[in-house]
Amino acid sequence: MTLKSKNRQREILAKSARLFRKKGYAATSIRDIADAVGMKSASLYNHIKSKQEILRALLLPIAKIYVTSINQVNENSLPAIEKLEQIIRDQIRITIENPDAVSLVPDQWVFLENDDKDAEDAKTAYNDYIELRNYYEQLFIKIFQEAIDEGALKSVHIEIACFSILSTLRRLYSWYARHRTIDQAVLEKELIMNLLGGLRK
Amino acid sequence: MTLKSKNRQREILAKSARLFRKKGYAATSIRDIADAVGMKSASLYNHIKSKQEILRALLLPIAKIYVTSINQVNENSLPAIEKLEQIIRDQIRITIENPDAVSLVPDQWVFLENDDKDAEDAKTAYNDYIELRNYYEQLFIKIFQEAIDEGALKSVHIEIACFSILSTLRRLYSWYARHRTIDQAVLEKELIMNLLGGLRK
DNA sequence: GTCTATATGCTGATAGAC
DNA sequence: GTCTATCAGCATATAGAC
Repeated sequence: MTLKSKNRQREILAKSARLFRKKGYAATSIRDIADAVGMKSASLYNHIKSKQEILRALLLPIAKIYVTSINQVNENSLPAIEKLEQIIRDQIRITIENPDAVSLVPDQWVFLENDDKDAEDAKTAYNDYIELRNYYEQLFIKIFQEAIDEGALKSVHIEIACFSILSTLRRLYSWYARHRTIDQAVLEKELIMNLLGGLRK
Repeated sequence: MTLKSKNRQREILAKSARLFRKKGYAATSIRDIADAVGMKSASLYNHIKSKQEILRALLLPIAKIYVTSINQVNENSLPAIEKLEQIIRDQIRITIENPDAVSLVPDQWVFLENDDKDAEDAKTAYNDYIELRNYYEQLFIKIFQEAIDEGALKSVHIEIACFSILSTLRRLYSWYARHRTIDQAVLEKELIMNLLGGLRK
């Protein structure tokens, strides 16, 4: 595979992410993607196997970025409350670095398919994605519980608190698109206050 | 229009909302809806004019419910901070009462169309919806600003704080679906603490 | 690697029998 | 008010010329 074709693939993924973000996977056609890239839809298939493969190539890497990130934080020997603050900062950074891919995370995973005959190693894309998402959520909840146990956070309803924090972070891409000039450090400080401030002891 | 047909319409709207929630408007076919209701797709058109009309009949009423609700709160002569608490309680109640319709609010409005020739009074469905949403958001921000001016909240970054609060409330339907047995009063108390606690003076 | 042409199936919606 | 039959258009994807 040449460098040129790798670049072409990257361009197709980037344009697809933008289109999926705007209209969703189902409402975006292969022709829409081909138009955005500047070729006929048939030519796209010299670079990708299927529309489904594009979705997999966008969602699974971003899910792995999240998991790698939270794993690294968790391996540190910080107090749990500082781990939570670092996780929030990491999610902000990941969102700013990959806004289009991140935008697919809340809702587009439902279009991942398990039974794709073409891709031998992608037969369980849906299952794999769910597993990564659940791993992230469960580790987040575990660290949150530790922050309570260590006396940094009040004994709140954990599931409500974690849902509240994560649903804001998952939607950050949409707020950030309208406020791209904000200083990242300010965004971090404000969000940490918004999301954790009411729960501190 | 008979009572029976009104009930049939309500059933079609309810089943459509469930399907739109699960897969989105674009990925839900008229045949899917007909199957769920228990008739052939052609028969559906004795009850509805178009698929687009179903989306309008789901999204515009729920948007009006939100606006009516926040207007009523705003007309009271409460301190702004208490208005915010009441708005949160109202959003929780609206979500619990209309989970499927509420689930369409974050993302499905992009499929509303402005140029539907069939429906004389619905030519601007998309514009109308955006207007209702913007009205709600701007009034929410105004009340939030008042709560700061009245000394109840810290002088935070208003847009970040309002985005954070509203994105959690808009996603509540999805958390609630997995925790339907929770006591509503507990949910209200926890969410008010999560969403406003860190911002109080 | 891009194109034209095409296969096959699904889409929203309509016509007309009953 | 429900059905069968059908339409025109668009979907994903492939074949094969260049």
